[in-house]
Amino acid sequence: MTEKNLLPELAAHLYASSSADTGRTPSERELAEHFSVSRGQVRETLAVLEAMRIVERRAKSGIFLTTRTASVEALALFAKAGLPLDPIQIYEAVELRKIHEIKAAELASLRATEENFARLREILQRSEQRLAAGEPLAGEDRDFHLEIVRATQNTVFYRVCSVYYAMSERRLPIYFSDPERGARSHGEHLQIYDALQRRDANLAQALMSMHLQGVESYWKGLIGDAPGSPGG
Amino acid sequence: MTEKNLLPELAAHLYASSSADTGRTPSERELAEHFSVSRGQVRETLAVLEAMRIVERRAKSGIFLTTRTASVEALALFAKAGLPLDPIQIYEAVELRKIHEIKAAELASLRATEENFARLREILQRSEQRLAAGEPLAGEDRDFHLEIVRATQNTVFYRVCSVYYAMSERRLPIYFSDPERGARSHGEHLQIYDALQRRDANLAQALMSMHLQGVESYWKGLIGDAPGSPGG
DNA sequence: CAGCCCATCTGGTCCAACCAGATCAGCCGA
DNA sequence: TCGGCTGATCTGGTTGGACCAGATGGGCTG
Repeated sequence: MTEKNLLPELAAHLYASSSADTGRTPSERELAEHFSVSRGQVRETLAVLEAMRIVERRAKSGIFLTTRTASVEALALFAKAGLPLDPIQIYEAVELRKIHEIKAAELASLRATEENFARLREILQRSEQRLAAGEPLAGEDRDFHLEIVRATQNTVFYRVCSVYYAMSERRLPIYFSDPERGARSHGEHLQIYDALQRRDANLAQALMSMHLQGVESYWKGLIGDAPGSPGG
Repeated sequence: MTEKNLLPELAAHLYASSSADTGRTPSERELAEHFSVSRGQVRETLAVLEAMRIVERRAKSGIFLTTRTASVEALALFAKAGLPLDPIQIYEAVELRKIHEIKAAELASLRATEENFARLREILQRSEQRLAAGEPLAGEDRDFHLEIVRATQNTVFYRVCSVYYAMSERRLPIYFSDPERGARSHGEHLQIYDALQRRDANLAQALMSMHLQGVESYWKGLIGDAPGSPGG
């Protein structure tokens, strides 16, 4: 059956079957039986979930959820498992994405190699074909944005950013189901590409900022307004 | 013996005993024997290392290092284990830290609560006492910077940033062993605090930028110059 | 010298125990 | 009736052994 990736399923199950007040989850033995796997298998997965700060294992006591302090990787995992994400954490992650990618646009305009540009062109062509065929965009949006981060030549940066996309992947089909939205997004991508190629850091930055503003308002519309910015 | 945290030690050992060309590490059974623990124990740890992208486990073949794509968490772990970090990755992480914290200063100036300010004051007082006593700064610098990130009220942001400090912690004593450096750093912290309290986003940003410039040059001096920014 | 084949090694998985501390229901005494 | 003690039970932590199937590599064969 679940020959692979116990992790998302286990995470989902923990979330669903934990005690509402204490956050206590079923025991390792129960989980093993529920998924028809060995206890060792469960423990291995729990070790990862603990490293991700999703779960806390207390010796001789139990396993407890610690979702409030979940890491970015954890958020991505939640999204994969189809878990009900905390709206506030989604908003926070979107804000962080904005911080990252505006700066990424600036750095990319200074550092992008011909290799990066070639990949960007290839992605833009794929987008164009899809739009021409009347199909919605799929991974092209993610690819475009991640390629820009990669163009900063900062691999640590790249890895941190990748996780946001795993997170929002499930919702992208909804976002791009509106063809007009897809076309506008593609147009903005083209402008950004031009700015990068002209090595115009300020323009690239500004365009990316505007582009992401649209994404942010979309998310805000879905999940409500920003968290407690002290009135003013 | 190693009753706790096999992880850093195992990571260090993998790094030290892996094949230089293929990156292949000793087998699970060998590792278990080397650390005098069970194979299950080793597997649990390897699962975490794999989730961190430090290691790749290939069924029926072996375990291989994948350090080049290590995540931020992985870097922090490496630092804890005293591993020889890839200088380029250190530089990349420092650059990312700069990206984060300058923006954090701006957001914090807009969103910091009285609670945040109180904690910052407390941290500054501690710093002052240490300096007055002629002691070098210890965790105060980290606390100050992290508190500012926390003041953005973005918990995802906060978690991402925390790992940088775990990373540089081992080197801070060196950095602050120079009393003049500690005093100057503390002075800059005071200025930043004032800017935050006056809710002056531009000033806070600028001061933080200058402050981190010093840190960056220090690191650059230690590890060499920036990576391949295409000439110009 | 090239190519095939089998012993060996490896990760993947499972099972059956044992340990010691946390937990808590139930008993005992006040 | 209620508070405090206690012992059975449950839990995570850890170990050892076992089996599987595929990857690997060295030696044999042609």
